[in-house]
Amino acid sequence: MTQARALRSASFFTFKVADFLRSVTIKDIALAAGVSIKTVSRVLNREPYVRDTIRERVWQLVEQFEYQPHPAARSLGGRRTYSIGLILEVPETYSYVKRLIDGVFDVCETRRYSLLLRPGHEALKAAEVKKYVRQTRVDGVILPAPIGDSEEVTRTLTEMEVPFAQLSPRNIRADWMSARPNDEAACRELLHEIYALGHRRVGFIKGLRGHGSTVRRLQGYWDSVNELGFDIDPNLVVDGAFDFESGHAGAMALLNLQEPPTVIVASNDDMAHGAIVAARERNLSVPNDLSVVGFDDSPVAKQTFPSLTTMRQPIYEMAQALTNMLLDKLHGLDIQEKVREYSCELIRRDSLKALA
Amino acid sequence: MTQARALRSASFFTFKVADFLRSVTIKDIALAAGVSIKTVSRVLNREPYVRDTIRERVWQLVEQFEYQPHPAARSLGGRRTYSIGLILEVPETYSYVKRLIDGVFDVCETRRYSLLLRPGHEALKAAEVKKYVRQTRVDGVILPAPIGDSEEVTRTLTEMEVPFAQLSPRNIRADWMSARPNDEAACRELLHEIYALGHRRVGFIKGLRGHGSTVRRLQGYWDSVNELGFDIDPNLVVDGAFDFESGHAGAMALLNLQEPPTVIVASNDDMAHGAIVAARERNLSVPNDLSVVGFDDSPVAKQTFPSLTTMRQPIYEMAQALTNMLLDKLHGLDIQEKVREYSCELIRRDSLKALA
DNA sequence: ACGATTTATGACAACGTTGTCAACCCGTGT
DNA sequence: ACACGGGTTGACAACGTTGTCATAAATCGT
Repeated sequence: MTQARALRSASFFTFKVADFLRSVTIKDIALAAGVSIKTVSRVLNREPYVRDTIRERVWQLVEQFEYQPHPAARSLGGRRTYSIGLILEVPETYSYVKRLIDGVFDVCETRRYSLLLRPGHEALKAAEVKKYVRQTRVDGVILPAPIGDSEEVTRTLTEMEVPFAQLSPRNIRADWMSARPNDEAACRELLHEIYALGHRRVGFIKGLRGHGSTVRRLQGYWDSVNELGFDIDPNLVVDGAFDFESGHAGAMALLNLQEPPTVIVASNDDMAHGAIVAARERNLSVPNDLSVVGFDDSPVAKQTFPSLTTMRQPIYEMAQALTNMLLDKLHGLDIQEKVREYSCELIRRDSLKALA
Repeated sequence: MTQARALRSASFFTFKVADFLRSVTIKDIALAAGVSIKTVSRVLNREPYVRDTIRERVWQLVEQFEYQPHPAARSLGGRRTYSIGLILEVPETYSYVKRLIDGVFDVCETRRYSLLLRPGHEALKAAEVKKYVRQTRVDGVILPAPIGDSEEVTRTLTEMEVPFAQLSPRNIRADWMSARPNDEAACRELLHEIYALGHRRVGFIKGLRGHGSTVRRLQGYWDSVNELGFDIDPNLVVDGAFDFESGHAGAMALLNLQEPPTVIVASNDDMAHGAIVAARERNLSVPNDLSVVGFDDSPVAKQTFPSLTTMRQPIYEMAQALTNMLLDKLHGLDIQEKVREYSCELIRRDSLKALA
């Protein structure tokens, strides 16, 4: 009883300056509420035998302090982990995600870390990320594009002092860990190949607005146009969103030009697929009347007719490197080369052909 | 020093019967090795200041006992979780996986559980699953097909007393938790529609051998053939593997028949896509000369030309239900309806048309 | 031979919860 | 007044590691 009595008289909780950085624990709530930690535990776990007035007071303090029970302590005390496993076999078809997950997981397994999955969506709020990190207490986070491009998210993680590593970020910062393909150079390489095959009028379908690879691939396009002497025409560059539909629409726009291109470079394979379908609808034969190339070497590249010539990204290797960097950082090691760039590889298939 | 001395004299470790079910802890290793737990900890974490002879002895015992440090205890003691987060935005394109992950995660988040991802591959060994579960100590596991069909895996989990729930298992067991689409009925519904449109000769491309949905969809096909009076011809049923290539090959085989079918039912959308491409290569117009239908309503269904008529599975709902069942079970609740079946929905697009 | 390092080791506290159990409170029936 | 009993509460142990620190043992320099 001593604890509770002492606490009750203490009441009117005050923050101790020394506790500034320590995270809130069940003791803090108990102290503030003037009850024992066990009672707080009962409230949190919705167990019976707590007066309603106390229940309410505790919940209120929990919200006020944004208290999150420590999962490891719950596990240890409660003899269960409050976690479940998802053994997921991603079919080969879904390989961008597969290669990414595999790369991250393989390193985690080797280095005896667990991998906590958090699905993202278009506009994942920083508040959700914060809640996720506070709840799970992960030591670090991997941020594939485009989530890593949210200034709000990276700021939140920085404030929480949770290290993160980005895959294909838009803005490269020398002091942040990241890995990305050599989009610009890869695009130039692709355009050299196209030039060598005699094409001079090249259409370009951009990726999702704001995505790092979008910007860099476009830059590679313009560089090549200037360097090699392709036709310079702003109408040859159209918007896209990395999906089939936008590729289809973009290709239609390009084919409707007074002087249409002889080859279309799409910023990824899904859009290239859309372009191929668009060409077919216009009764153009690919690659005889129009060549089409993509980026990624995603599974769809082998399924189009004709099959797609494309630049492959080494996703698996990037994911591994990123995870290793993050774990090194967590172990206090000094990371040399925080920013890493990986070469793409040109995969030659049937959709690109010399100009007749 | 007392601890170590007592232990040293104990030596020649013996198992206590009472400890039979308790998992091995660092204390057991220390006792067996005749050293303190701190020394074992040093060895495990590759810290300096341990004699090589002791190091070796400890590692040997660790292997012998298959000792795995408790992650929660490590977290709590070490002030870090040894886990990292992967905030993954699965593009809409990859939606089977996306819907599955989202369903599982959403329930986990609501019920304050963490989700530990373990990528699977074609033949995930039971030994790997065992290691994964022992390492992470997850309370339960979700097993999407086809991993849940491995007798070796389910037996291992049963032996470890780790509850699991299966998505689309091949063999339905009344005492195991599972969710699956109503493949058989869905297939019959599809064939009724086909019948109503005047078709009498229906080709069928099977799914991956051994997969539960493969078996049940095929069963639905034969049921309908008998019930409605379609042409009965074993040659109209060909093998497939749920991927584009096998769909393409299967369709080619069907179209090469003396009397080819007027409609092809593929056991999923990727194969239906392959069938459409095959038809085009044979200069057949879909759906005028040949109708094609699929299963899943995967993203590719909107990207084929013509777009695919297909049966949509409620993956998200099934994943949610499965996770809820599993968590209920973990909380000792009685699960009514362990085996659940979900209705599919016919999505009418352009690839199925009345027989001319 | 002897103090000064360096190596090696263990005792013990700490981490933040939950589980167990004793005990208090308060209304009820006698 | 008093035993009884269920609702309510808190003290304390337990969970299995790692961190801290004291100290013993081995090695080194003189």
